[in-house]
Amino acid sequence: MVQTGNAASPKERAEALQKLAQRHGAGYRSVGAMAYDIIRDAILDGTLPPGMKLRQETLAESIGISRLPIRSALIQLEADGLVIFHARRGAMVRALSVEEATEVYHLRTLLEKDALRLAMAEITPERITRLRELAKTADDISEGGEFVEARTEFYATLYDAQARPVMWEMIEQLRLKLGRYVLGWRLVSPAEHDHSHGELIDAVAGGDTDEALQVLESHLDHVRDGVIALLDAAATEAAGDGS
Amino acid sequence: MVQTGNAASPKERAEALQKLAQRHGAGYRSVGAMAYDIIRDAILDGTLPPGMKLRQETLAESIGISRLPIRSALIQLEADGLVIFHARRGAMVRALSVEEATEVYHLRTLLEKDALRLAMAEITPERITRLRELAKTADDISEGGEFVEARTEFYATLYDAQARPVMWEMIEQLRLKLGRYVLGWRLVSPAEHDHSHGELIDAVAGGDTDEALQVLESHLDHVRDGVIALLDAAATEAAGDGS
DNA sequence: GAGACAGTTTTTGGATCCAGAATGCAGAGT
DNA sequence: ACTCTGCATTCTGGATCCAAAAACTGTCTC
Repeated sequence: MVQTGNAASPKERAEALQKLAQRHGAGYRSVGAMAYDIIRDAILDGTLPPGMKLRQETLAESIGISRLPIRSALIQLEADGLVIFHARRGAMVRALSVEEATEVYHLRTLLEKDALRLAMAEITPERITRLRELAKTADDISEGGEFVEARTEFYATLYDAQARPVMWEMIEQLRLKLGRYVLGWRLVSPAEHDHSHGELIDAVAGGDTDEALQVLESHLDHVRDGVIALLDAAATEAAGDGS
Repeated sequence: MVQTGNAASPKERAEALQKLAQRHGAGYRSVGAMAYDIIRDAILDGTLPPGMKLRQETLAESIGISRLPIRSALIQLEADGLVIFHARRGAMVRALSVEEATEVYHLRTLLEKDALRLAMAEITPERITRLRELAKTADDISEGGEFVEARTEFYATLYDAQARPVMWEMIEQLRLKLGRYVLGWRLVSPAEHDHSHGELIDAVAGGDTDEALQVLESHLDHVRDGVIALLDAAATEAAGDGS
C-alpha cells in the first residue's frame, strides 16, 4: 500500500501548494472556500497524490491561514469523495480502486447519455455555435487546470446545466472523482484524444440522437479503458515495490 | 417566500431538538458527527422545516455543545443538499422546488432501475428471504425515524450496496433530498402506500426483470406525484399567505 | 537479539475569544 | 408622513488555545 505518496519531495510539494495559493489570490467570499479550491486543485493536478496523508498544520502553513478553514475544506472534500477521514487519524487523499472507477464510468455513461438525450431534444442553433467554440478551446488546451475548466464549460453547455441543476451536480461529482486520473492518463498518452469534443459536437449538430449517444458512449469507454490501465499499472507497480 | 418557517414555536422546536439529542446519546466518534446526525434527523422529521434559518448559537445550545462542531455538521449537510449557505448570512434549511423534485425522481428512476437490473442478474434465494423480512418491517412501521432506517436497509440489500458502493451513495444522496417530503406525504395520506415494498419483492422473487422494473418505476412515479402535490399545496398556501 | 510495555511527542478535534460584516432600528430631513 | 442615512446590536467566520488520543521511540526483560 502506498501510504505516504512521496512521489516528490515535501519541499517541492510545499512550493507547488504555495504557487496554487497565489493563483487563487483574492476576491474570495471566505478563506475556507479558498482553501477548498486550492486543496481540490492540488489533488486534481497531482500535487497531492492519492494516498497522501494530509496534515492540517502543514496545509495551513503552506496556504498561510489557520487550521480551521482547512478543516472546513477537508470536510467538503470528503463529501466530494476526494478525501477520506480515518477517525482520529486525520485525512488522506482518497485513492480510487479499479472497481470504483469502473462503477463511476458506468454511472457517467448512464447519466450523461440521458442528459444528452434530453438536451438534444431542445437544442438550438445558437447553442451549437457556442459549443463548437468551447469544443475547439477544450481540444486545443493541454495544460492541467485550464483544460479541466474548458472541458467543464463545454459539458455544462452541452447538457444544459442551467435547466437541470440536480443532474448536472451529479455528473460533476462523478467527473470530479476521476479528474486527476484522466489528467495522468493524458500525460502518459497525449496523442490519443485530440478531437474528441469536436467529434461529439459534430454528431450533435447532425441531429442524429442515436449517433451522438454512440459517440459519447465510445468516448467514455475509451477514457475509462485508459484510466483503468493507468490504475492497473499503478497497482502492479505498488505491488512490485514489495513491503 | 417562507423565510422563518415558524410552524411551531421556538420553544417547542428547542425541546424537540433536545429530545433528538438525547436519543443520539453516546458512543460517537466525534461530537461533530453526532451534531450532523441530530440536525439531519431534525430536518428529515420536520422539526427544522424547509426555509428555516439555522442560527449556530441556538443549535449549539440546544444540543449542548459549542458552535464549532455545528459548523462542521452544517458544511456536511450543505454537501448533502439539505442546507444552503448564504455567504456571511448563515445557513438555512434548503427547500426543494417542484422542478428539482421532478428532476430528483427522474434521476432516481434512471439509477434505481439500473441498480435493480444489475442486482437481479445475480440475485440469490437467501437474499430474497432476507428482503422479504425487511420488506415486512418497512411496510409495518409507520413512525418517522424507524421507517427511514428500515426502508434504507431494504433498498441497500435490494440493490446490493456492498457490491456497488458508488451507485448506492448516489441513490442515497437523492433519497436524502426527498426524505422529509415523503414523510410529510405519508402523514397526509397514510392509506395509499401500505404494501409497496412487498409488491416489489414479489416481482423480484418472480424473476421477471421487466415486470420488477415496471413495479419499481410505478412506485417511484406514485411517490413522486404525491410529493409534488404536497409541494404544490405548500407553494399555493405560501402564496395565499400574502406577503 | 527480539518483543513488549511505557513514556514522550505529535496531531487531531473541541472550546473560547475576537474581528468584520450585515441587519434592524431610530432619528432627522425633505 | 415617508424615506434615507447612520449607529448599534447581533451573528457569522477566523484565530488562538487546550485536552485527549494515537503513533513512535527507547528501554527493559525474556
